[in-house]
Amino acid sequence: MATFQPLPGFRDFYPEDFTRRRHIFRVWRQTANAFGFQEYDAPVLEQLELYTTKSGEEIEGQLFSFTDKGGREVALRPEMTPTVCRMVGARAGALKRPIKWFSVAEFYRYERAQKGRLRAFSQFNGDIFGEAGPEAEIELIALLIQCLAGFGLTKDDFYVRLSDRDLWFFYLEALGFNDEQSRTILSAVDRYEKMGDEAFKSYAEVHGAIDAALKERVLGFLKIKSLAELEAALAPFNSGKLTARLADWRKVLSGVAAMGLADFITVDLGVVRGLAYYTGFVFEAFDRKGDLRALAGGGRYNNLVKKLGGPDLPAVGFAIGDVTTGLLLEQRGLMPTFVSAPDLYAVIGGESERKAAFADIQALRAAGYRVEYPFKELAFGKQFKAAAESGAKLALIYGSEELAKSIVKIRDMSDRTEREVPRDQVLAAVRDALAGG
RNA sequence: GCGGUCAUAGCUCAGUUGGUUAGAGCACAAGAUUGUGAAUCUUGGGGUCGCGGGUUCGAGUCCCGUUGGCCGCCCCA
Repeated sequence: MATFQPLPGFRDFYPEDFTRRRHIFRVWRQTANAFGFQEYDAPVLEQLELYTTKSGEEIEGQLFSFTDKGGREVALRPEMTPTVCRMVGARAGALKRPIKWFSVAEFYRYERAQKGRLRAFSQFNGDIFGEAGPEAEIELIALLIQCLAGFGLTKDDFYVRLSDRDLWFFYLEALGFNDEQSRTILSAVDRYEKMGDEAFKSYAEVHGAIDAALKERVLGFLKIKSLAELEAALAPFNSGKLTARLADWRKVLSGVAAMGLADFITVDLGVVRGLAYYTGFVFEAFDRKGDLRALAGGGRYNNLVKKLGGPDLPAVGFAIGDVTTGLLLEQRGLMPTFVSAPDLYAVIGGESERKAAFADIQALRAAGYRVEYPFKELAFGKQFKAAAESGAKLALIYGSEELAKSIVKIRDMSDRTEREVPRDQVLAAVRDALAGG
């Protein structure tokens, strides 16, 4: 029994695990590339203050943070948003707008692990900077959907819930709540799905019992599930802010619909997300069955770049996690089984034949072919068995009989046919044989 | 941070009311088989039964602690 294990919440990636992770990353990268996003990366370790500035001092309890040997307070990154804001902020003046960036990176959070949540996990992060209008949301929501649909997931497997923190604040303001009251109500809205009426308890404690009629209007609002309902709910108000937000909602929903993605998105004002820093649309992706944690989440954060020391730059972004995505793909049978097979397997007679084989093996590998051969001298029968098990398309036979004739025998492993080619034409013959198959 | 539950080979698991040297299948390796393939047979390596303590003549089995996994709560950037 091994004495040493990975730390809690951390994973080893044995080759078969690694191929699954690589598949996820590959789909994400291909999708982001198709959407015209540029990939970046950044240090795993950042100043602790980058995170406390964004999220408050309390966040430190959930970070892998420590003092380095130079006395700096540092933390392993728990998310990408502060980092990308720092990077974009530093060069905002020189970057062509809109700034469309993505990353695939590992993050670390000091939290108790549970289903779909580990202490080390990977995320796809996609962000758009420099676009204040809902065009950025359309682009990102489409990217999010395709980042999941790219695995073969359909509208029956997952969906995106769209909400809006600004709309909530404007609505609550129109109902007569002040800013502080609105914040308390929003945190209740955030929990309402889980807790029901209990969620409003803390509001009563701080601001006194909520007016029953107003509470009904809040509950009615959070249950809104369509644009039509939203329009109806806002009709009685004569507020320029609400009218403008409604126009943005129409733009986002019609844009997504025009891309043929309407079935993937639902209006759901019950989604607020805990974050104080979101400033407009927020969205989350969930599996339809609802037995997994959120697949992805994001929204608009127009104040953050400035808050972290950069220019005033509007921004929208989201992240997809690898853990929940992987669980969903396994659940739906969409995680392919990966076979890793060489192109060629060299069957080698003895030590003297090995020298000749090595020369060709190296030349073939330099040409890009994946070639394997047995390390130790083995009976031919064993070598053919090994060649078959490896999945190689061709076997190259370097026996004494072949080398005496200055030829190599090439055996097609699928139809068991063999042909002889002169030693100096092996590369061309291999190229020819593999091109056809 | 809190609660529940589990822990025997790389994997899936068996192991009787506590009883001698802890087993199987799969996987891995060798041989039967030194010029041609997924079969079969034989054999082998691999375990301080998560770790530590206690009870007992005797603990994989019972008790306590601890570490880790899983599930849930809090939180969820």
